[in-house]
Amino acid sequence: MAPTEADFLRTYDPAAFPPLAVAVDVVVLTVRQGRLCALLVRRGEPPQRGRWALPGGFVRPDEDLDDAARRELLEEAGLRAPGHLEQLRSYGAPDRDPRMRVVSVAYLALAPDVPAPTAGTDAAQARLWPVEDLPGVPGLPGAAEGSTAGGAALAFDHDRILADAVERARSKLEYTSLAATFLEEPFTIADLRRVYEAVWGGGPLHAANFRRKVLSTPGFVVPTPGERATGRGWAELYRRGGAAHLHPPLLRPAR
Amino acid sequence: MAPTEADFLRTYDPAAFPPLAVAVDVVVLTVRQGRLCALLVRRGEPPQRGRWALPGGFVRPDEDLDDAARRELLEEAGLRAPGHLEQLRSYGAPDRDPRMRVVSVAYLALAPDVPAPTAGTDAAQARLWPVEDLPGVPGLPGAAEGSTAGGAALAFDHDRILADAVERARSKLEYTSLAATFLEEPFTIADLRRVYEAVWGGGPLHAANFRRKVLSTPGFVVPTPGERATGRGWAELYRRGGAAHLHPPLLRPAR
DNA sequence: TCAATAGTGTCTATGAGACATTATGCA
DNA sequence: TGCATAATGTCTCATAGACACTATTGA
Repeated sequence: MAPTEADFLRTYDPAAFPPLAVAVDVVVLTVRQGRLCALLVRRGEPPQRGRWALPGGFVRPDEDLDDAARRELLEEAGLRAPGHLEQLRSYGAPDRDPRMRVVSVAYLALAPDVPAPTAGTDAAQARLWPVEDLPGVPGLPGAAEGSTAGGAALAFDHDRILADAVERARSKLEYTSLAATFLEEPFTIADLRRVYEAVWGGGPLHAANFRRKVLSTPGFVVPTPGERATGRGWAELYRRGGAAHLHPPLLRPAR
Repeated sequence: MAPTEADFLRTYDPAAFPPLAVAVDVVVLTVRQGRLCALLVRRGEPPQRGRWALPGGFVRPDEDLDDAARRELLEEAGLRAPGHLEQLRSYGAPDRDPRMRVVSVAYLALAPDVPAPTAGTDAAQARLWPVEDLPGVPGLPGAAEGSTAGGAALAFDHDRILADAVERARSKLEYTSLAATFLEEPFTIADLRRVYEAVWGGGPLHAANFRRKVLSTPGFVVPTPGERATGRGWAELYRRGGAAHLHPPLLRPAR
């Protein structure tokens, strides 16, 4: 007679599985002084002690993946509730961590310029790096000053994760309203334009056309009765609209 | 004195981690008789024996994730080298599998109408189900005839994985040339249009405009000197072009 | 006064969507 | 003959992109 479902569960031995861990790593992106920056922490423990890495750590036995990402964000980067958090993809090459087999579920977080990236207990330091100064991120010609993080690659395969995250962010700005999550409210159209310029990294956008496009996309931003902020002239203020997806999309200029 | 990297690796005990497994599950989509179909297998072992599920299984200790997906595809579905295979996302709710903590990395595979979905050793049966007949997939009004797979949800959280996969496929048809991976070469423009109609599920597309758009998108398809196939009239033949991304995209009609 | 920016108006090229027309093969 | 489909041509409308212009503020 075939075993029943209950038989099976009673005789199942989870410890028979080879040891393997699941981790989360979070790419936090923000825009500071017109540049797209990623939050990195310097590893305080082996392996790869002293190298710059993404904030992250092992998933706890009864913890959901999203919760683990939020916890690590708080513990390692002192960041609570970013404007946006989404799963990026998983990385599981057998030799990506020297300790044991570790499959890492990477997350992408977008946040307004962070209050003060305070290091938590696990990480010796935490700071924002302009992504164009980091290896592996295809940007424009710019790049790699002497200030490159350690002058070398990030810990583990984190440079590849970072590159994938930047490309995801660049792509999502085209067809979602996520650009506004980089900004505190209220903001001006020019603020929003500078976010696009920083993330896409392809030089200045045409201000007049950008303005028309944003305002003609229903639900992207809503005007705030608030009056004016100022650069040189006076600018109207806006808040995030209700739309998640942009129709039509706001495509980046041809490469 | 602080431990060195080598000290750390020598004293590290992988078995200290709580048991946890990583699995892959693959959503194979194909177009058969004008309908988007997913390949499901009927589970031959507990838990959830007898229910329809995605082909998949545990990742082996020294196996890359992509390799595991390909292996399970071959073992459980008898399918070798689909036209396209990409990682979808990971699912890791703590209670998604009654046996133990299992984090599943889901994959999306696209293939021309499969030769004969033969069941492998693990699965009692394997067959194609039109996705509109399955629970959880938002399609058009259509749906849920008596032939629904078991009349109930799929095993584990596979109905959610399936729904995410279908949405990914629908979206990718807009801005990539992946529609052609559903077809054997050579194919006609009308064949390609029927793929879009089946995957998007929103009724017939305008044939004349579709044709113009496909042919004016550089690298999407290339004409084959081959002569004609036929429905009623005679149709020119094409093969896949070299472009991976479509510029401009081929957006689905407003919902 | 000059430079830089916010905001508005206008022109043109391009593509989407709709419609019409012709040719062909099957019932 | 009648119908369905492949293929082509044309028309209209909306939008992207480029440019010009005004108003305002700070150096």
